[in-house]
Amino acid sequence: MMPKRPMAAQNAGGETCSPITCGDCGIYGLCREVNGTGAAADLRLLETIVRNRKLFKRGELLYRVGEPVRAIYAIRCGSAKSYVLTNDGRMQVTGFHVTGELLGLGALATDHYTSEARVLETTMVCEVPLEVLEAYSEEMPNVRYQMLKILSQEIIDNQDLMLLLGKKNADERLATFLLSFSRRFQKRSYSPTLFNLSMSRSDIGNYLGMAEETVCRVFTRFQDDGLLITARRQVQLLDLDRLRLISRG
Amino acid sequence: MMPKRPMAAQNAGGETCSPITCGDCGIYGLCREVNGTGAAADLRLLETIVRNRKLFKRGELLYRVGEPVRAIYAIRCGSAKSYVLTNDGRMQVTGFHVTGELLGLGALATDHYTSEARVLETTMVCEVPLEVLEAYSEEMPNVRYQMLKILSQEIIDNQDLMLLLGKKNADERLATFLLSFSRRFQKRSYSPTLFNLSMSRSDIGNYLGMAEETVCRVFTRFQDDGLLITARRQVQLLDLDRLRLISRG
DNA sequence: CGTATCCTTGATGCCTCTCAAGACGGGTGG
DNA sequence: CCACCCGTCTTGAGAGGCATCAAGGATACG
Repeated sequence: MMPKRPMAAQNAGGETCSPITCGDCGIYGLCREVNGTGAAADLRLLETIVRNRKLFKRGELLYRVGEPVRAIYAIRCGSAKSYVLTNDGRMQVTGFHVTGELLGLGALATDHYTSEARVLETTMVCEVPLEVLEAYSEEMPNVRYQMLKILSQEIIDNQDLMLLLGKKNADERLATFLLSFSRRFQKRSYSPTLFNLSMSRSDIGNYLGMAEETVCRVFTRFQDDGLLITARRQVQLLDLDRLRLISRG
Repeated sequence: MMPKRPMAAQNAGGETCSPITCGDCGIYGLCREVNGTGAAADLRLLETIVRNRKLFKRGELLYRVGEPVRAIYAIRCGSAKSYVLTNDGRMQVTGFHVTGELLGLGALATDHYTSEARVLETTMVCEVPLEVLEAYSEEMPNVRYQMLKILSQEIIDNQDLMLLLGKKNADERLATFLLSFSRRFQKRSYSPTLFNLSMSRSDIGNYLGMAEETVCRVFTRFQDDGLLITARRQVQLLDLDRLRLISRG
């Protein structure tokens, strides 16, 4: 039915996860802002980060609902999903996180986690204990400001998702989803048009508030319309402009 | 068709808005936490708040998208809705705010507002300029902590709404909505079972991701099932347990 | 007392979910 | 190296929940 040429796996996705080849992570971004304020403290923070590297295998939990909040996490390499649950066990994926992004900050000022995070593939994370973060934010106003900034960004991202869930149809949802990843990969100097997604169709559907099957159908239709080429989790975007038009901001 | 007995308007809603009878507001809560740390500074903050009281008439904007962030707002009396917009003008209501609640904190660390807020009725707000807030948070660690706490709470609330929008059906949505207001009114020492809603069916539908007509139909069905009595914006909840069962957390 | 706004109800259609079955691919063990 | 198996992806058929369109009724406000 559809031409299935093998595509060269260029970038992203984290199929190979080497601590050496890994890009920079969010915490470093957080530190960089601080440079010039207190270089010594800065170095100590970096040291802590490096010491707290941990490797997670596909499907393992970073944290779960009800657990006391101990740390925030920076993904050095790999990816994760975070989600919330209903009483009767239904799940809503609230976000995907790729190399270089932070998670776990939303629960910063709560006693216990209200959401869970699970890695989607073999993933290397920096675990920054809350005490460490608090100590540094005490000393350095810029770290405080950066933390507020990150929280604000999370709220803005959530607002976008609410808009999507409440007001967009299936086509708009998937287009929005793909463009979001395109943007994020570009930001990390990966290709914005050729990447592979580390999550299943089921996870995508859950995140976008639609059935797994509907996700497949829209993917197929987008491909028939020449918007993209897809083979399993590999995606090549062919017409960003038209996707933007479809996504409707 | 349905019995329309007039109900006594007991509480909430803010039909009457007198600065004297108004309950306490979120900022005071924020200050109270600080007592013992710096009573002098605390008083100055209160003074600022009182000086910055403002009255808004139904439909007026507290802030709009793209506007520079200048202040956060505490509702002393009345109510407001906040919402985000798509490129093509579609709106998603992201929250309702009643007497004693804060808004505008989500955009704290952004340059410009990404959402808008509009009052639903004649509403008295305390406008706290960002400089003031920053100055105090600089001096007082507890204020900083309270601000983080409030941001975290906003993220948690948003997660709940995402769960609702992504995974719940019409009945579950309305039940969840009503219980949320019940809880919030109770927290402010108003009746948790008899209150009036200050927003239109259209706003409720927008917030819950369903059509205005569907909201009406579910209200009617809930009334037929003996779950509540409703006449326009006046609501009396008759069976909280069953509503909780329907809402499914 | 007229008009605008909001609320309510009915009829109809469609978008998406659900159920079902088959295809594909990666991994494992013989 | 091949066969097998299981999870994931894909496609089809059918049903249903909710949106949309339409119109009448109630209420608030000037």
